[in-house]
Amino acid sequence: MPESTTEVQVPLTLPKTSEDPELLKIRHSMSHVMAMAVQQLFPAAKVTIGPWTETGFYYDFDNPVPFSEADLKAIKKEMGKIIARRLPLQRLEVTRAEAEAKIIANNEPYKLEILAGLEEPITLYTLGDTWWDLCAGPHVAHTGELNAKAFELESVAGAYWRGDETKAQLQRIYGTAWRTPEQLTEYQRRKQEALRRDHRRIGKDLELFSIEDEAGAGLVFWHPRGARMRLLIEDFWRVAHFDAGYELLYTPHVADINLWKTSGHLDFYAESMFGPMQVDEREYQLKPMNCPFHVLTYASKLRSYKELPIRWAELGTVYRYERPGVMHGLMRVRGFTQDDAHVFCLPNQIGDEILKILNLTEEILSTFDFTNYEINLSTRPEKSIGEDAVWDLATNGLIEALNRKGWSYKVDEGGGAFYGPKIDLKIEDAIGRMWQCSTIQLDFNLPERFDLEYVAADGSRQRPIMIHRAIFGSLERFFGIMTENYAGDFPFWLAPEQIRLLPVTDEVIDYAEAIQAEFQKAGIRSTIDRSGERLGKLIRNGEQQKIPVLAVIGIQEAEQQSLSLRSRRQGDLGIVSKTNLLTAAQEANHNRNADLTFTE
RNA sequence: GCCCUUGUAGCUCAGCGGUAGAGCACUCCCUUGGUAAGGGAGAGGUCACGAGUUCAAUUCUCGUCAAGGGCUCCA
Repeated sequence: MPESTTEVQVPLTLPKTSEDPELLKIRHSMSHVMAMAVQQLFPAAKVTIGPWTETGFYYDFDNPVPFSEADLKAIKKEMGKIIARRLPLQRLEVTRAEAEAKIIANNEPYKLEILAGLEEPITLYTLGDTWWDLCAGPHVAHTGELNAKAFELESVAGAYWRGDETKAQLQRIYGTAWRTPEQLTEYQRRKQEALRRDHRRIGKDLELFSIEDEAGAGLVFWHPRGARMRLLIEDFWRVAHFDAGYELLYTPHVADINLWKTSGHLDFYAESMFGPMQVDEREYQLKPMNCPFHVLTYASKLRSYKELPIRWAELGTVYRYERPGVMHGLMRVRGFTQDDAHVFCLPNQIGDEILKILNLTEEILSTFDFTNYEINLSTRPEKSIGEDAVWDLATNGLIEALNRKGWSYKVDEGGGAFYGPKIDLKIEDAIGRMWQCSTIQLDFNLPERFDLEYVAADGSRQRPIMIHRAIFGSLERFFGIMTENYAGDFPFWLAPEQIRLLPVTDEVIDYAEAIQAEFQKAGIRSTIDRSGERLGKLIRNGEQQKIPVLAVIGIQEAEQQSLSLRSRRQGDLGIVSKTNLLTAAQEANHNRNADLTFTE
């Protein structure tokens, strides 16, 4: 059997903790078992909290010496012993004073802090005769209900007490737990699957991009294949924007630091910015955002209400200082290109403009097979600027557009930016993960700071409404998400190398070259495998590199001006004439199809 | 930035106090082979970087940088 590089279907559905009360008990109890095991092995460890997660559980400890991965083995073994003893878990309702006395007797400072925040009735759960934990439950009746073959300790990590980085650093141990060993195996298989899809892995294997140590962390090098894909994405994006009534801008990468003072970024965004640079007598700042440039472009002349709405988009490359340790492949980098756009419009145009943006967003995302969205509407926070009337108008504009689009959404009350309400959109990928990409934000701040105006019908000067929006978010991040979504099996139109020609013998090289030249003229990306290996090897290499179509060429094909096609997605397509393949490939490119279709 | 782990050939990884190894990839030779690995030979490494311990460091210790898993923060 050849090793499989194609999609594996998921046979077993795994329950989520939040949807399975019994599993919730198992995981919750498992965290107590782990805490007991840890305190048996490390008597100095102080307990804090230990909740369930969607795939398992964790527990945070304060231990004088950080746990190492090696400790996990011993802890797991100890847990196994506790499970084997079938220890009962019992709920006890106690008074605050009783709980406090017990906690003090055990010298558990964090528990004391937790207790202070608890409301009556106060409950604790005992595990066996000696160990207990403040807990609301629920739990299994005894540890015999836990399957010692269906759990695993996964990793240790640092975590902050109460999630606050100014507070104590705790040691978190993550575990996973299931009802059956089969479920555990399936969970581990899925983790493997996510690993197989990892864009960093695929990016290296398929030579799409790299991040070079010598250049610095978080700076992306797009290699020819990745750059070709990015170009195809950008080309599509540009045409879609022109069609949607946008104009495109190019703006500088640096600007006088005073611009960033005016925009306010120097005040509230400085810690995310690269440091300034001295040039002649002026200080310059690398741009972390494109907005001020678009605003300056708007302000470069007096605008009439007749010009509005103005829709300007730019693939704008920005640089942001990200703290060491937060960079992650293409998902989180220091230099990236936003598909940024700003719409300047009249107050009564908000609803229409937002709806147009939602339509364009759907058009663009669905082209990459992202069709499930989760939408959040964030409204006015406590600390904010602007008048109530403007906030109401803007928020209602967003709601009106969402309703007209027919998209359901959740409201994040008070979750908006200080300068305006916003819509965030998350996309779901092939293995069910959600990713935030698109955002649409109203901005009452920048127009004010830059004193933007237009001349209204009555001759008065008015402030335009400004809308920020990005659909991909950043090209880098989107590229990473898309790569994981396709697991590197890109649709035909997007594949950097679409057709690989595999000559069976040297005699047919001339024919292959003629085809390649013809394809190149027709905008079809093909290469010839000249390695001289046997066909089996050529097929193997082509499959491993996830080339959509492999075209075998032998004497027979050369004589009849045809190719023998093997498609990654569609399987064996048999012998197809050169002309038919060319037509089908051009058609797929034009319509951005994943597959080839042959008319005859 | 913080906690844990890691850094050996282009890739995936062994190794270890006495100055390096495998498979794949690469180059050359033989093979002209029809749908997932034909055979042979060769080349390739300041063992991330800097200090320390030692007669001797890729190996032990410390620091720096980077990566991975998390926390915090975020496109």
